[in-house]
Amino acid sequence: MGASLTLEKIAELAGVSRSTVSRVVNDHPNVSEAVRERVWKVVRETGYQPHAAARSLVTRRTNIVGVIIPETVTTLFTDPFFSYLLSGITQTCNAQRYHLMLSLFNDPVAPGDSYRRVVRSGHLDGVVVASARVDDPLIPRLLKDHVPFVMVGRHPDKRVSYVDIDNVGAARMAVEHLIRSGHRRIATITGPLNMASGEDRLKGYRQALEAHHIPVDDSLIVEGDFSEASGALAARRLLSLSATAIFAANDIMAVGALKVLRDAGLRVPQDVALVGFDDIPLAAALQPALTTMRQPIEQMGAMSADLLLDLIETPPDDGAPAHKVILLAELVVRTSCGVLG
Amino acid sequence: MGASLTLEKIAELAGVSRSTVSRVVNDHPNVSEAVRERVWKVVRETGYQPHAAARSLVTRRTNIVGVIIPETVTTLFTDPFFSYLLSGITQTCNAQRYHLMLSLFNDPVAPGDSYRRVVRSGHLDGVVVASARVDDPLIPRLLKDHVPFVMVGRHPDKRVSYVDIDNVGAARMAVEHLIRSGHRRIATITGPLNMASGEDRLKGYRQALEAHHIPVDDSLIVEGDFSEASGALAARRLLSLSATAIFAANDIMAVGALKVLRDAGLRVPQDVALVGFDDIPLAAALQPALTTMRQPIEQMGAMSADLLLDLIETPPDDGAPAHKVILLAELVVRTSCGVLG
DNA sequence: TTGTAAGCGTTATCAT
DNA sequence: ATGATAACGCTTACAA
Repeated sequence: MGASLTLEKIAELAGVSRSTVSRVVNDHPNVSEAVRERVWKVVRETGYQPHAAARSLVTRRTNIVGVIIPETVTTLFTDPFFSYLLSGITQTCNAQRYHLMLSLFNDPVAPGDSYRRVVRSGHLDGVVVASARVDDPLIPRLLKDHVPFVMVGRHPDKRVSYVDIDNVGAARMAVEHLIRSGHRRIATITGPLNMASGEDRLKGYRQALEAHHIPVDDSLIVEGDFSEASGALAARRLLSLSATAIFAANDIMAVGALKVLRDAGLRVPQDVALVGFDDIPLAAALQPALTTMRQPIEQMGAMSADLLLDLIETPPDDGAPAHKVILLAELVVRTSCGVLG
Repeated sequence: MGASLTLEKIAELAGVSRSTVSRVVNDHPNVSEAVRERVWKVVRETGYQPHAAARSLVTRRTNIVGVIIPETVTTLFTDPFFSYLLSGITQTCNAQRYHLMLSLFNDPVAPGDSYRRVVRSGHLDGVVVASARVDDPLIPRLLKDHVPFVMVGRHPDKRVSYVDIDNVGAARMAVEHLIRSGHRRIATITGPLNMASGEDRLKGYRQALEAHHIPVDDSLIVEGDFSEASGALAARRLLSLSATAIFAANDIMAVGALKVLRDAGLRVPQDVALVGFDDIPLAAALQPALTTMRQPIEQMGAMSADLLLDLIETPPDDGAPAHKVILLAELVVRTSCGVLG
């Protein structure tokens, strides 16, 4: 498969040694102009391409970065969040000639198996980790093995670099919007509370209520897992509690909730106002259109890859502080919150 | 980065030779039970993992398959089609312990550059090609280099294996549904006509009309490129032609068309009926809910990966026929076609 | 059953 | 500026 051209062959054709060809191909300075051109010519004419494995065996670099997602396939691809994230990552990688390996870490039977096969085998120069729980064993492993990595979403460990949005502030903004519209009995469907984003958005919810001297009623806080089904389930639980508004920690759960509310004969926003988080394309198409917090997801992806490639190409000193980048989310007011229309 | 354990080290610790360790790790039969266990113990305790590059330098296999998409990032990730496709491919790859490299081939400046870097460098054991034009130079290149590959969507060359749906039949089904509802003046917004899916769906449209003795009016056929913008543009062109129904070759374009129709004061389905293709999640959430042809996209992804891994692991004889798999699409009737409600 | 040794195609060190 | 030559870590005949 493919032309089995080797350095050796090119060297022979160009009448030079392997080393010279290697130097030319790698743009090393110490090659005479004449030889350089002669070699390039042969390379072009033959379509020679260095063998990646041979190369990385000696350089210890692969020019591949991994995108690792510790989730099941289904949840992953259902949520456009990941598409946008991937899009951003891909753009950076393409621009800097890195390849991208997509890995779902989900080994129920032999935990750590994927890690060994994908990371420890030397396949990757670094890793972007998305959507990990704070206690995911992946993080300490990467740290221990000194693998360059960047998380999408914050992590408490001082040593990890990440890109995140101000989830606390964003959630607070969403809930305060509801409060300003006159709501007092506001429920929330949270994300998984062992994920930083889940925790932070709940914190923002609490802060908003407290800032407005509204007592926090724990029965109005229902944990979801970012899936539509969990949003529906949570909404069903909230049905009897006469909340006048619901803040869902992502749009997908808001969709689940919306269906349940509608089926229960409640009108949104007249009977119950609803606010989501993410601003996926579906949000705008929904009836009623979903008010939500827009995250710059694609930018987060691109930026995390930027940080990663930087980490890879200029390894920081041991004590150097990790990078923490916080981007902003914005409130997109549509009809589901009841402020317009 | 990572533990720099080598075969050598393990051999030393286990008191055997490198070859023996290699045999154990690769499950070769000719190893005594005692030695096998002793070696495995050391491997487990040390967390040894063979170096991928070293391994594939000699085996000429990487256990990585590429997903190649000759499109720009934006169009790619906007359309959930690719998410589902990726999902299917990922499932198969995960199950068979293959890794997945995601590559967008989009080199406006130096065509063929990505191909050389990604494919010719020996990075991949095989490739799934999605969303390629029939005349994409990628295909002959893969053929010439004897790279195992499977396309998602048919290709005229006898030698290429593919997974596709019966686009002609599906489009015909969609249009006949409109005809049965009494429509005679039916327009279509096609996909790119240099893609098999675009061509085939147009063919199905024509067949449906002809089967019902409705003359084909070429002014009612507008080419799009599967993007929302192109759908909108096409709809705008159709506005003055008094079509009573539009068949869009994918849902995204249908969404674009819907917005234009609505802005023009036309009601869907009362004034213009609309049918899409794909059944992306948005289709059901739309107002009115979009009637559409549902493709088993995830299954297509899984199946194309299945075929590919098969091709890789048991290379067919030279004259052996390529695999052609055709799956079925189904009509999902919602409100936009005007049959219900 | 186990070990020895020859590569796989590069890069990198050291001479020249 | 160029060329030998020794790794890099593994698999795989071939020997024992």
